[in-house]
Amino acid sequence: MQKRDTHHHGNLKSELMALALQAARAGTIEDMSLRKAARDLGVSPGAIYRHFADKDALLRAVAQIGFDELATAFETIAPFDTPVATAQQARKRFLGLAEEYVRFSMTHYGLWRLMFGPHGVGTSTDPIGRPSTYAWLQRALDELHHTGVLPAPAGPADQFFAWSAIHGLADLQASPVIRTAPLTESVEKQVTLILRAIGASLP
Amino acid sequence: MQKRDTHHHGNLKSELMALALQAARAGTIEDMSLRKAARDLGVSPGAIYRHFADKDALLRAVAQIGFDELATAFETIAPFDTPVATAQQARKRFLGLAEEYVRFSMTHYGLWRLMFGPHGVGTSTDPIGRPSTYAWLQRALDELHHTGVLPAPAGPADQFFAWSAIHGLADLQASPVIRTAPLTESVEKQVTLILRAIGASLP
DNA sequence: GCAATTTGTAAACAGTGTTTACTTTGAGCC
DNA sequence: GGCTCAAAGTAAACACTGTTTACAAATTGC
Repeated sequence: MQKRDTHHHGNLKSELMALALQAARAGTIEDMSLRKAARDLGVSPGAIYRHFADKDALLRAVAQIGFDELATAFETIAPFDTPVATAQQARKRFLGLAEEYVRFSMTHYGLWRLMFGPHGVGTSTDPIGRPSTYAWLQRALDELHHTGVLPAPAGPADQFFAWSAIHGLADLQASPVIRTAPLTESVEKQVTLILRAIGASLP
Repeated sequence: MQKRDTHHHGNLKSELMALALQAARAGTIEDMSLRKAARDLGVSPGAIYRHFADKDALLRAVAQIGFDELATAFETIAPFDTPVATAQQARKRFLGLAEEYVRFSMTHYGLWRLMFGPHGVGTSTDPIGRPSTYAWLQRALDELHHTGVLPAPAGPADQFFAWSAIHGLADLQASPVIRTAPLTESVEKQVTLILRAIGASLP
């Protein structure tokens, strides 16, 4: 993989993060060692410390990328700037976001744990600490209201309820505690129940 | 702390688990080292391997204890064998269980992560992998039905929905992503919405 | 083209999980 | 009580790890 025969590597930082991200996706991030990463990239162990203060800093950066990736996935499912018109479309979007959230936790389990673990965005870039993915949920709920599925706009409590219900599903499905995964089927039921909880008129 | 001046320690296994459990409660379990634990207990590093195959085995055992502790807490809140008669009592029990679940995740964060992480009860003692704490939730929902709060008995989908909604709340509250914790207040709202979702007649 | 800064190296330090060979201890049995 | 024997400890080594330090090479800006 290494192509540099000169002293300098050039773009160590990005390649290091790519490697860590790959490990995080595979779920082996906790076992990843800086020395092995340096070895794989054909670089000495100390070189890493020119780009990250310590291992935790690397993990924090990777967790941040995880949120970015999730946001990107959301964007392709439900483009933020192109609103939706019909009730059915709004429902489909909301379901799609929930499905993607669960799929993300199951397919990128290690990264998922990193994102919501101690290396999450505690005091990172975002001062509030609230990842921007939350904005998509708010938007989807707004659309459900504007298309008449929800008789009243979803307040903060409703938003948080919806988020944590989907989050709990995602976390339990990905966890080894629950391995019998009905996948999309259970997501659909879950979403139906969420909408009923916050007062939706069901089809 | 060590009181044995003889060669044998006697009850190393239990003291080791107690130490690990203490670290897990404090959230420093991932940083815990076997060597330091051995040092604290006045024992050589190798001695641990007479009681646990490796570090992961220790962590698995600690995670199992976590579930036991949660079950114990549930038992004091809602004794399994003494059913409840009135709708108000049933509602109070359900709310109490939910609150305890969230409190557990927030006060024993490290242990919580261990329990639902890779060291959870995947292929551990319980063949199904379903911790017995799930039984309390089922029981509480049954009581809600028998006392008339729920018009119909809660099916598996409803049970799982209730669990994951509470689980998501617990996980998000404990996570560094969300640090603004309204605590019991939000639990009450959450429970109300859960009950509404599965068809409860609200007071 | 030269100075200064960035980015790498090499070697060391302290600490880790784990294995191996060996010793001590306690329990069970005639 | 002595004898055996398995259980439960030790000591030393192995192969790692994250991190720091002093130094060297490459890149950049003037």
